[in-house]
Amino acid sequence: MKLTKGFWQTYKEVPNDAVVPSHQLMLRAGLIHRSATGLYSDLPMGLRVLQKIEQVVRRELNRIDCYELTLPVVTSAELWKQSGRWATFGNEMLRLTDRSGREFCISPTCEEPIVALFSKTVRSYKQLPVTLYQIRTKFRDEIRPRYGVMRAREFNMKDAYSFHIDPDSLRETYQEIYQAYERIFNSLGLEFIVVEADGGTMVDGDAKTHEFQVLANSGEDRVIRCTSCGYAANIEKAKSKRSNVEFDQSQQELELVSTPGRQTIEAVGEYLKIKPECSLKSLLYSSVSGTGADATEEIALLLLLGDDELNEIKLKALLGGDHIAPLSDGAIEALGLHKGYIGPAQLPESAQSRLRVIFDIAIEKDVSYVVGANQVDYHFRGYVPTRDGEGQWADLRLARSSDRCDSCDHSVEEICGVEVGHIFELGQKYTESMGVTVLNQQGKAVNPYMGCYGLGVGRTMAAAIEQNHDQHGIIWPVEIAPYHLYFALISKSDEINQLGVEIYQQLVDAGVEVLFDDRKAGPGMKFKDADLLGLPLRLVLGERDYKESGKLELRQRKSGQSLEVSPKELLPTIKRLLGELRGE
RNA sequence: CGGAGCGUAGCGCAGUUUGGUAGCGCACCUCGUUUGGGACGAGGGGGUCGGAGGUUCAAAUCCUCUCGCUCCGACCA
Repeated sequence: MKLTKGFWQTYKEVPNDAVVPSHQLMLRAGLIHRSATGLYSDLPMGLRVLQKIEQVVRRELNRIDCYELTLPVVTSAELWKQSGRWATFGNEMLRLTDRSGREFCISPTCEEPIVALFSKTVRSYKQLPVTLYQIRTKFRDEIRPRYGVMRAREFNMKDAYSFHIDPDSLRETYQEIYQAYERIFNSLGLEFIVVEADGGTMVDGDAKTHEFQVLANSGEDRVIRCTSCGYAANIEKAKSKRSNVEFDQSQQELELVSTPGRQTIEAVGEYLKIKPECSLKSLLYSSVSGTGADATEEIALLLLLGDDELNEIKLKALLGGDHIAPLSDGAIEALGLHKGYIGPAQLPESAQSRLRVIFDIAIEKDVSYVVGANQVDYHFRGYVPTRDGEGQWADLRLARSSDRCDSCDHSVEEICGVEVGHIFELGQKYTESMGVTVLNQQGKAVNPYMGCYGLGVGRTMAAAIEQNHDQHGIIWPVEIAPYHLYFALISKSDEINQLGVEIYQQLVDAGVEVLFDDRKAGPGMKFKDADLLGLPLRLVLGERDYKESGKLELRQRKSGQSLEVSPKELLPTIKRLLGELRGE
């Protein structure tokens, strides 16, 4: 491509609404354009990157017998009502009504449409297993879109769905896709880890899911990883043990102590001169199931060590409701409890009968803690869970970087990642709710098993930039660079200009993807643009040097290494360097 | 949805406190000189100051409402 005929504009200044490097660089390098919050145009230069990512995805999926198709972007409410997700998806789903009042949504994901399609076309186990995928626009009306295309509302996702007659077949395909994802992200030159994750509203209960996390400081996801055995999980899901702490082993009587105005763990700890982990944090959460008149509410009193935090994802999984939220101040008072002084001991009648009490398993059962006394300005000292309390025990706490691995006892670390892929063993959730069956070998109708496998194309581009840039700009891995070579022409002589055009044409004919900077601009500007855009190689034909030595300069963006090359050696040298950069 | 902040030319910003003919840098256009790390000179185009209403002789500036955007939080495959 010749820049004199191109549609490409770069920017010297950082737009003030971009905070992470990938977003800033994508805007500055003219890859994307913001249209509205969470809505972006992919400009020609950016689109080439996205298409290259898609190419790699297609190559690896086709290789394991996945078939590409497209489903409609706008889908009927009927489908979503069948599975129940018309209600549970909530405001994240962008809904529309057509001229005759029928309801639709812009698909946030496509389990329902694919299941509907499947049910109309597959009758027999002989047609299974099968894996179908598409790469299409999805829309999720995120409460807070941010970081450019990293968390956009409209985005392009590769979503694959597999169907199976039994769980073994599902596991087999899941494994194949898992490996294909590893090949995809390796091909793209990304450093990533695979972690255990929570399935959210996608799955029922404790179904198996894995996330592919590209390591990046600006990643929104927090991952807990064992430094020894390799265990890694999203913090939402992570199980880990606390490092040893010194508890108060004395088991005195339960003693009411005055703590005037002390409402926080910190304030109480300071006042009574105890460490935060020697008190118990009492949280009240409401879990609601169903909607409208059918809604049922359960209220839970959660006890955690004073310096631990609640993992709401774990809590939600435990309570099983559709929606959980901290109890409002008003609702707390209505139970006869007082914020800042809530505790598990001597609960008022009004609360006792309504509360489900749950202790976090990190709490030692036979040591003494300070807890709220359910009276304003008082706490209890000497609360011993097994002696004074009654309730369920469960894993509720949020893992921390100071923890130890649950299985091998080594220390864990917390790292940040960008979730570029997420794969799920869905099981029969959708085929059951939507009443889909196939005939098995015995001629009996059974609900097939499903898996689904997402991969964010735009997010992968952003993650690649997060991981590959420096102060001057992007440094594209060869596989996804919009072009291979930035060819800057620095000359005002017709003869050299003509030579530049010829070299450009030869390279293009030989299959090199060349961005030819034939603009009438100074060398400084061309070099700055080349660094900003970050193509793997930069070729310079300069009048001064060429007339002197008959050579061009070929420079690698990543290493900064450069070579003097004659026109004759050019093509083989470029091919060799690109091969090296690909790791061949 | 709660908290904070911002809307002035394509981008980055000043001007708003104290009302008085809308500015600067970059980018863009023309001519000339330049050509190895964002060149220089001269000339030029572009904004009903987010929108509506109000106060005033006079509003980017003061008041009311409204829309949009960003950040933090809550929420959320």
